[in-house]
Amino acid sequence: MGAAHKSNEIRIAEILRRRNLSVTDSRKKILSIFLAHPDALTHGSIEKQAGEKFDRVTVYRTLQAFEEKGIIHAIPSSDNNKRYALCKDCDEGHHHDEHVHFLCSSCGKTICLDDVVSPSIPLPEGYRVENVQVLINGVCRECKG
Amino acid sequence: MGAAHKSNEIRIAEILRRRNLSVTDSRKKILSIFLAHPDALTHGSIEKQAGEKFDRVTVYRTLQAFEEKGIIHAIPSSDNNKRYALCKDCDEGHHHDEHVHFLCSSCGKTICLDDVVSPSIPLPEGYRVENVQVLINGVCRECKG
DNA sequence: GTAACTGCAAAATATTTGCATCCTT
DNA sequence: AAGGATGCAAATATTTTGCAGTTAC
Repeated sequence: MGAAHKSNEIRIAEILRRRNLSVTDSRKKILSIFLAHPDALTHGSIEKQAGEKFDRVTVYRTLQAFEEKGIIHAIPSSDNNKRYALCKDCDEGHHHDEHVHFLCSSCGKTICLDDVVSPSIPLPEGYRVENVQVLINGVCRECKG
Repeated sequence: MGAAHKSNEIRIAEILRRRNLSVTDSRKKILSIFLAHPDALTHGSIEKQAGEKFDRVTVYRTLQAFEEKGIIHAIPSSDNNKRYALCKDCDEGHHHDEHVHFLCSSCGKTICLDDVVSPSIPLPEGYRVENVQVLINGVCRECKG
């Protein structure tokens, strides 16, 4: 086991412990999948990558726990396919998801642009704005070449 | 049958014919539900409002046809619940859905703010932007009072 | 040891498909 | 009359729930 791998193990355990989640095989595995993928993942793609090793129900419960504890956040989309991505600075019960999400029409990946914050948008009188999420469709850097 | 009702009937038939959809009971009913509701609707709420009169499968196929023909558009959300709203100026195969959508955390309604257009957002070099969708969470006018 | 987590079975829900019949044009 | 739309039945797929056994702490 190389040093890089070991430090990743430690990092994963820390993320879980900080949220009061016990460190189990399935959680380590699913979290490592997120850490290895910069793009957003669906339940289906996680189940596939995790292999036969984990029960489908465990994947559902793990994603739910991760979302509640602020490890991942759900990303808006127009289909019925819930996507999740790693949170940068989320806490339990509080998601900092006000950055832009980019959906590439070529490769189909959804990417968090953590550094691009949502703009403030002037609404008509009478609305209280709590959170602005932006979903941009287009062609990503890799696909545009 | 009053004049208002009659003109609505005519309006509905025109919308369907313009898209080369034959004018059937289920399509008239579902389209009338959309016309009567300013907020976005899920498959479930449409099925409920249509009553026992129509088969569940017909509702699926009707919504799919409406979306393809540009009568309604799907609205992004973070749950797994597809929402649809009437298009203002959509054509077959081309949705003008670049306006802001507002999700009220109090009443749960999703509202199209047709007059609030999506801002242009500067992205890092290398992305091609085709479409910007904005989803705002907050409290709507009715709930804020 | 105890509380939390997992896997299995099964239920509940949601969505899709094929086909015979009916309706719109 | 012909093609498209619907309803029904059934196949798939997705998500949730309960519970008994297992694991982390």
